[in-house]
Amino acid sequence: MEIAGVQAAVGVLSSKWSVAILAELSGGTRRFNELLRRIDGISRRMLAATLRRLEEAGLITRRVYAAVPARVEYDLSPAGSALFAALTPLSGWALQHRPEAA
Amino acid sequence: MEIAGVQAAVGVLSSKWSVAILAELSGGTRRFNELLRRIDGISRRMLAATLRRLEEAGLITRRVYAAVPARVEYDLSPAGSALFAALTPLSGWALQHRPEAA
DNA sequence: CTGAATCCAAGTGGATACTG
DNA sequence: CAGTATCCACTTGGATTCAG
Repeated sequence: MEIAGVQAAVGVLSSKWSVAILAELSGGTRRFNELLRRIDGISRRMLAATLRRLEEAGLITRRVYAAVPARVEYDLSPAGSALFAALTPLSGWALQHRPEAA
Repeated sequence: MEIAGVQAAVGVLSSKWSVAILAELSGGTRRFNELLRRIDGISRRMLAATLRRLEEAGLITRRVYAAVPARVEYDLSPAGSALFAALTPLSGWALQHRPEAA
């Protein structure tokens, strides 16, 4: 197993809202305010910051429609989609080893 | 997929040296100074701190031998071993989507 | 040998207000 | 609608020193 690769993956996922955003986008295209409403507890500031980091990491794509009012759509990139899929075993691990979280 | 579980897993792994320590212990029992030597760049302080967090999270076990000089051995718990195994897909993802890291 | 204690620099994240 | 700017509190992690 390649430790450096795992650390790189954990690195992008380690900011508080990354996993929640990936999960939300795994359900399809979402707009900024849509994410803001659907992800409980997140602030505009953190949503914007996390989206930027995920985009820089190549995990999501951002499309801007030059219209009034402004409209921006986010999607999972192939890499983001693959990363989210690779998280499934972690979910299984939690189910088995963290009964209190169930 | 259970987002909260994934976040819990990522949470313990997100401190800088967690993955490296789990990887090292996946090779068998290790002592404190042994880990210190084998994990490049880690300091005593961070090794001690990370070991404590991993132990509190139930991922590793700690055995103290009351002798002089003091001797302490660390091992992966079943949960820690399972978590490390669940990281394999992340390694695969990095291989495919982070060619520069290879 | 295996830590804990202290000090410090940098990063993370929350609240709030403002902008094109 | 989709952010940015500012301020602040808390945490992380490195270096170094002290202790059982």
